[in-house]
Amino acid sequence: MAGAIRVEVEGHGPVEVPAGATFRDVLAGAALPAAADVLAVATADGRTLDLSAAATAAGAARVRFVTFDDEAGLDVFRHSSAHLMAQAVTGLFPNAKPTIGPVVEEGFYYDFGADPFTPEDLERIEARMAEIVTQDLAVERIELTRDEALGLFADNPFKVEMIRDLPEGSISAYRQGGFIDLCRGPHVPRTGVLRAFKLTKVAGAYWRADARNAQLQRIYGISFPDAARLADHLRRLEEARERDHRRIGQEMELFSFHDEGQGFPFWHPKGMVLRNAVVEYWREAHRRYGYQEIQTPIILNEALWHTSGHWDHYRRNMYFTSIDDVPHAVKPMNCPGGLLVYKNRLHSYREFPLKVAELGLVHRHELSGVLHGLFRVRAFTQDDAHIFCTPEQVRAVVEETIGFMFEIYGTFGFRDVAVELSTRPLVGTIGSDENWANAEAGLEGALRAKAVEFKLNPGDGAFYGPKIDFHIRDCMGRSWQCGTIQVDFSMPDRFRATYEAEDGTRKVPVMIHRAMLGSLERFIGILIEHHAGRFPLWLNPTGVKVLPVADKFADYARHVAATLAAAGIRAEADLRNEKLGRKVRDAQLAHVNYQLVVGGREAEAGTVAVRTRAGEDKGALPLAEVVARLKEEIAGKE
RNA sequence: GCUGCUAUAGCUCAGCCGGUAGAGCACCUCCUUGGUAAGGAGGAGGUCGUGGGUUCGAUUCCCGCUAGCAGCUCCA
Repeated sequence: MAGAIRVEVEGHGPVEVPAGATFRDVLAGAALPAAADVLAVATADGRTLDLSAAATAAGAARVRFVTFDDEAGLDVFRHSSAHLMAQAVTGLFPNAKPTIGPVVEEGFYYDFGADPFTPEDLERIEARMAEIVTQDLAVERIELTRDEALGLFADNPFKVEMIRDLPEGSISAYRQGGFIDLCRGPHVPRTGVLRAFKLTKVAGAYWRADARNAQLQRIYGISFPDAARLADHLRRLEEARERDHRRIGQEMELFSFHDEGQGFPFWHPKGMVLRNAVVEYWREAHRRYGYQEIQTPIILNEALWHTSGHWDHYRRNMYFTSIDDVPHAVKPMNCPGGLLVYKNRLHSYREFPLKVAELGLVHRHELSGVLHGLFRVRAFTQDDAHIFCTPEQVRAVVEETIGFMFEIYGTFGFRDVAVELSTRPLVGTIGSDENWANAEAGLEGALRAKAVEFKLNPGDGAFYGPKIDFHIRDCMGRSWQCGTIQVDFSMPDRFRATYEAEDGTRKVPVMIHRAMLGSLERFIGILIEHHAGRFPLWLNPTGVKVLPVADKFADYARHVAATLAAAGIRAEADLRNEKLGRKVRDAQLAHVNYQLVVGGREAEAGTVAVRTRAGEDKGALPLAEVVARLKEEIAGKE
């Protein structure tokens, strides 16, 4: 075939098409089973092109056809969705000036120079978008000179500004029906494939993300090739809303926030029961691992923070006060206090590794706009620990800590843990080359010894030492950084902390900072959302409710509740003047693990009728047996 | 911090064009004494976030403040 082109199609093989053919022809020649789903083409050199592009395009000798399920295809799909929205918006609001409309992690957005949109406007825009999809307009690429582009977008100052910044010869636009948008592309071939979409929110934004520039109106949306996937996505969003720990915290009376203390959580009795259950387990585990526990003051002389370096590096996040006219600061971290405890007497290498834990309440000034329930607060309790050891002990200490970390996460039901190792930054570090090499080798060696898979972040360590971070994944697939192990060459030196070594000389110990849950408050927020308030028995503030079927069995119900409480089981009797059905319903909504129904038969036989949170009716069981089984379940932290 | 939206009973919310407020749930009392997801009746409960302005009169309109919510890397 004269002038034929040969294109290697991934997953298919070579396809020959005549000169001047487009990828659409290549696709037809390849006869792929999912040809109708193909949105664009990805070249071997990493570019994505339109199906209408010439098959001779640079780097296109090897290509892959991409669909929505392909990352490149997803981007094209969402970007075309943004154009679809812009077409609808400009159709309904002729004065709206489209600016930019990129793809983001959760869908896409488009910023318009326009008056604010109302929720009703969004509905109209969605309806117009649906019409355009039905019309199944062809999406065409148009190459433009700068002058042509300036002429075409003369009425849109934002586009004009963008065109001025673009190099001549690489300016393009896309047309679908009567709508033309300046765009690099690529795009889906026809509007008809953009079947399922939802405009999710409106927000203010600035031109070029600069608050000094014009205020724009941003509309966010999400789109899918079919309604089922959109419905699935919306259902997941709804589920996340239902799991919102702020809502559950209010409903289950765990904690509250008040105007009088922005970003400062108030713990209620039920929340304290949950929190204490976490802390009791934490203490028990730390005792097992040979930790000692200390507590250091919240307010300390400002001079300490000069010594520690926080005044230089962290001042803008700290709160200051004065006592008898002497400047003091509220602690944002626990280590300086911990070092004062360490320095209170001479230490010997024989005590090492010295593991000192502190549930330390720290205060940090966070910007008001970033506060978010328990996830981002201004006062929180770090489950901190400082481990003092010799350089030789680093690896063993880290190895033990990694094992401890996984044990703790596993107990709370987090088995998917991602680990990252961050090493020495290129510039601005303190500590000797030898120290860094030893510490990095210790951290990495420990990870390998524990056969932990990890991601290496070269140069991402702190200026004072390398670190390992731990991210737990919750049941919604969200990742949370909680744990950290950081080697610190700075602090012991600044505080002139020493120990007496085997050879009788005074040496500076290695200090390892370590947190597992991170912030107790935030971790409890994560727990709430992970479990959607349906806590395991050992954590649930109200694990058991005793439900008498009528008032006359209140005494027996009280007896049952008291028996459970005496055995360390958190139980309440529902003695309200309500019917059983109502009590069952309320107990269910309160996420109680077990409902124990008691009436004449049970009172007579000394039994309780057990109903589980899953709605299972276990029938009447002897009270003593139930107590034993629940105690076992609590002990096992199931 | 910035932008937008919001602020009415303990909670969730309604309240038109300006004439000092309403529902459901929760709470209290009474009736009902019931066997596995809401029994009935009655009652109490609000300085309409806060400070100003406009007005004869402001929960309502305007401005400031405070707080809450969302967004604030994403470059045609």
